[in-house]
Amino acid sequence: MRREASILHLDLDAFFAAVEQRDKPSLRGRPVVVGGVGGRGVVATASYEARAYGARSAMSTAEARRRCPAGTAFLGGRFSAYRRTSDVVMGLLRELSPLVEPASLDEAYVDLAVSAPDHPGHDLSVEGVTAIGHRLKEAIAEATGGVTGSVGIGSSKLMAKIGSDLDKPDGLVVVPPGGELAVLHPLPVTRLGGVGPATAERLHQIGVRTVGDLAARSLSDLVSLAGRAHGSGLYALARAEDDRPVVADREAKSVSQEETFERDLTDVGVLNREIDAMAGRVAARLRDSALSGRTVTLKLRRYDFTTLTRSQTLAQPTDDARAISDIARRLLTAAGTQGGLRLLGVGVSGLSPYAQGDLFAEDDAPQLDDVPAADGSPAPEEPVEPVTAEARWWPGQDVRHDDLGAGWVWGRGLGRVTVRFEGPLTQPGPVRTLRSDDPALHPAEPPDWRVSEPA
DNA sequence: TCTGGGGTCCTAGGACCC
DNA sequence: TCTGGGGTCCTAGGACCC
Repeated sequence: MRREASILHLDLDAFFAAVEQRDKPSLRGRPVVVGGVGGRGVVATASYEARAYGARSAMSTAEARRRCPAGTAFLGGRFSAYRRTSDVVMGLLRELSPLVEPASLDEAYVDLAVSAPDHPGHDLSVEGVTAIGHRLKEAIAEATGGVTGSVGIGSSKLMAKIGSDLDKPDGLVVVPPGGELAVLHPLPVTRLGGVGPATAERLHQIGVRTVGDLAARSLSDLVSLAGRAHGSGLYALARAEDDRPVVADREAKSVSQEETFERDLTDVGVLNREIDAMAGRVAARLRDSALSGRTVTLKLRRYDFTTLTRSQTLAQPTDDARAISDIARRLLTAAGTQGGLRLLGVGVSGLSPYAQGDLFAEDDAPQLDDVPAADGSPAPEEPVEPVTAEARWWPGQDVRHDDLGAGWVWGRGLGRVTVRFEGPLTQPGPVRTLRSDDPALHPAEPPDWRVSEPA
């Protein structure tokens, strides 16, 4: 804990849904749910309008559909659009300080005790940091086309994060140094990072409901309840003791890719091809980051939701798709597919910055997709769903029609796709239902909210 | 129509080495 | 002839976060 309130936490409000409402004028002020739109999807973000009906993050999309009224928009994510807006916001934070630690696309910590080059240094009085917070919120709204954020500022990461959570959305809370325990102790323990459902249940069983209750327990009680590291962590947090630094540029520890299938899969040939595809994407991401890794992990989730991992460590790190998929395929064979699998994942950890193999790799080395399956497994059965023109379209997707202009997909079905033709700077636009194989309709890049739609 | 996808950190047991 | 510790690596699982 510092003597000054010099750590800032920013949390963008209902971020994915806010970007959708910015880019889709007809959705402003209306319930919007972003997440998986298939039968097994879950909610990533619900707009505040959708939260009023009970939609929540991590809820199954099916449950959110039950709770929300007709006309609620259920959209798949447009991550490139979220990434672009997030980059703009992170850039604004780096104008405050070089020490910016993104926690996700929509959250970051900033160390205000350090200032940007050529900057005289921040006034770290309560009045000073309050002014910084207000200016930041205005700059974010201006630079993002109206996305809002909640800001907390305090003497530690803990207090900054607690602060940003106290007055959502569009809030600003500065916890004055010395006032930490008065803020902290009345809160439910679940507001502390690291207290999830399992820890909360165990704490409730010993009568701990608030952070103040937690602070009354002994260190040995908490260690026996939650383990050495977690227990001593809780003991400290309950006293607002937190000296975790803000760390810019955290190194990645693992790279992974996973997929939940619409229907459980059993066929090893089909599953092996899923592994090949995921291994290819993991390898590409490793190469993009100039990383390679020694441990390959296969994750599988069975029909009954039991989840297990199997891993193997190599003598040398690799970023080769073939090598990764060969190991993952063998791990799958050993683990078995009895009863069907609802999820497969492929990951690589034990990362190091240099790929040994790269020193000798030939530029035209065959890529995974060119190479027949090592085990000679037969071609997969026909996909369960016939590939139709319809399958190209998903709700929320940006599209362009040669005659009707830019728009986005509302829904699809029965050989039709419904598109609303509007852009960030237009009025709410008209809806047209088109044939899903309409040759004039194309997928498009996310619109730039600052640029008027060309006539 | 129950339960995503990308991660991090911790624990614990066994192998192995000194 | 029966018993050490400490340290590191590997594997597997679990809790948690956004």
